[in-house]
Amino acid sequence: MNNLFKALNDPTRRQILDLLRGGDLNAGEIAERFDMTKPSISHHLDLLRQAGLVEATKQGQFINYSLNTTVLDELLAWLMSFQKTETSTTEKTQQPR
Amino acid sequence: MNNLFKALNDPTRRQILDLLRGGDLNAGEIAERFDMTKPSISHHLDLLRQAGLVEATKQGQFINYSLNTTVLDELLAWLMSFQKTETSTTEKTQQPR
DNA sequence: TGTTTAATTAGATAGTTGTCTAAATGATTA
DNA sequence: TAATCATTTAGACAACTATCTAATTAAACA
Repeated sequence: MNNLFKALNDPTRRQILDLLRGGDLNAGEIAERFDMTKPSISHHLDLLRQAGLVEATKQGQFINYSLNTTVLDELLAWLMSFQKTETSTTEKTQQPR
Repeated sequence: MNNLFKALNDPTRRQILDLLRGGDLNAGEIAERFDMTKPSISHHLDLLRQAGLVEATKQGQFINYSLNTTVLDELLAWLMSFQKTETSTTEKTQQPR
């Protein structure tokens, strides 16, 4: 979970994820969409990969990056658990035992 | 959104959020549940407050902290949008136009 | 009014992060 | 096989973060 939050805590990396929703891209294609050097993008891709958010597959000279959202399920579950258990100040609903 | 991810990118802060699900607590009560000094916890609470995840209300000498999960809705929506739009390598489902 | 209590603010410091340039790796092709 | 191209790795550096101790603020109360 730590790696996941870390990976998501950067606007560039979140943009990369958004970008990959449109389909797989290789490292160069990703890099050219940002005003940043290739090594920097490569670093971001590495962190995304460490978090399991993208998969890198070598295709000849190129490295193809594809989105993997299954990791987000855990986060989604964590978030949704907040929607239920909260005893907020606005609602004051009695929670069943 | 940036502040939100930043706030969530720390295990102590996530623990504080989990803690507050059981009900409101004041700063001291939160601090004594961690192996960390009060100023450090105070700092974490400040970041959570900046992200809108907790609300601080002064009650006499004490400062009460309560969870506010409405901010998580935005994040939840962002995450859920990934569950839909993905054209993954494992599924290869034809996406309708 | 002086002291205690709750909490924050200030300032310091070690560690982490994002970015860059330069160098290295590995595949393609002339 | 030499040159080129795609990408990563290495190393440096400024900015940011988490933590601490010490000092400050503000409320409660004897």
